[in-house]
Amino acid sequence: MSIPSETPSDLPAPSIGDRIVQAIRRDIFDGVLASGSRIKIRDLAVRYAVSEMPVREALRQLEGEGLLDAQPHRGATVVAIDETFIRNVYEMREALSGMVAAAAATRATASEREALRAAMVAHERAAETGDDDAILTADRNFHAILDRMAANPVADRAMAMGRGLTESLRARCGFGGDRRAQTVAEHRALVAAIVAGDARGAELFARVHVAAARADLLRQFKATAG
Amino acid sequence: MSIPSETPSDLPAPSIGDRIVQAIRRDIFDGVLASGSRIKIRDLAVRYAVSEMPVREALRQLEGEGLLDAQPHRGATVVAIDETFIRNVYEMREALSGMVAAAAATRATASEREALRAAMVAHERAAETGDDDAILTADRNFHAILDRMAANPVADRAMAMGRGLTESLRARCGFGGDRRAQTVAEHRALVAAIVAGDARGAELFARVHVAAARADLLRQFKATAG
DNA sequence: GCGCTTAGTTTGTGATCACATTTTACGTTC
DNA sequence: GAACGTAAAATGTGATCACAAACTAAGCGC
Repeated sequence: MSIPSETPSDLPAPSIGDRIVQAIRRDIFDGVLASGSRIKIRDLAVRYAVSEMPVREALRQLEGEGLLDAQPHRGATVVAIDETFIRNVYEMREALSGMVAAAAATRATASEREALRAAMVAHERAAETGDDDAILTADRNFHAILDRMAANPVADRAMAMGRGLTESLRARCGFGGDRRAQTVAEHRALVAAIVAGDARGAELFARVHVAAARADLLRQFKATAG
Repeated sequence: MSIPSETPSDLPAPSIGDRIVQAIRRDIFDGVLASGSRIKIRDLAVRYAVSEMPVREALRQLEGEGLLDAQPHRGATVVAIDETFIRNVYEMREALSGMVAAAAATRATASEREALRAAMVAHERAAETGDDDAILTADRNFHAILDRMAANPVADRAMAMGRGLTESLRARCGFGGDRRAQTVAEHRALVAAIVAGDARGAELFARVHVAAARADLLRQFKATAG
């Protein structure tokens, strides 16, 4: 009769389809499923050792997310993850991050401000160590809090795919030069503006932050992948 | 052997699933499927006179688009289309429209500029007649050209759902006061900035345009629906 | 030798069946 | 009478089968 001390929202056993969605998404990001390549349902079914049904549903969902291009009776292809695609994703993220930052500066409660600052500090600690995995995790947490402050799940959903993509690219291509230290400085400016309730400044700093990240990642991408 | 004089991209017979996606989406926008209501696969299957299979795929895709909230083994519910949801959609559209306008001002070719101006004039003609359906069609065409100029399909996809929603709401709630004339004036300012290659001005005018549309639509929505 | 046609294969799509989970309703017990 | 537990119905999920459309390649005619 003991009430399980889990997260408040009890999760009702994820279905196989959901698991396949995550698996395919990860394989696309990691390049296991080459960008631009054709996706065959039966192949994926045997690869993930499941029936064709969960794969079909997963493909539909990923098509909705924009990771697959599907045409009736002709199957699906992985979207081309090239320089222009990355640029487009970042262009969108820049606009949305600016909006999120401005909203956060306007709507933030005191406890949220404190949580954001704590996440910023945690990120700085990770940056000092130079452990890229830890940096990525801390950065994800920082921006998750920021997104929550903006209280716009519609925009969150639009940004979700881009976040996953860029995070995976970072893990593969790494950071360039003094990008880690720059990120820390940009976060500080952003948090200062949000804490001060300066929506315009927060938007500006957020956009600068994303633009700088884009420039660095594109440089790393071209240097690594070609 | 006559080559069919169709659109250049030959469309390979849309599947039933695709048709169901459009049908459900329309029914959600039109309120036939009440916002927040539970979706049952079997019900929809009989409603649209198809098997359960296409419905399942359609639900997955609509979940990816953000129109449905799904939980494993508990089915899907229509997202709550209330004031805050509309506000969130418009908040995102404002940011993305600004980005699109800036990109269009930067990248536009001469012929694209001319096409945009022509679409603007067509919209003005429609606005003079006061025929809301014609206005919506002309407005859709105007923004379609604008989106194409920005050449960012990733952002396009993110905006697609919002466009469909607001268009449907417009058809239901109508325009308020002198909103039709205001729209014409805002379009003129936006086009002037784009033609002049003024990215910053284009972004500003686009955001003002969306913000004004949001304010008017929310007023109409509250007056009409509740 | 080149192009079109046509048969064969592959592959996406739709339908039906079987099962697991959830939800609802009823009955029991304190 | 309320709360818990259990049985039954409803419903989402997974698997297999059957069909149709698209791609491939071989065969035929020019």
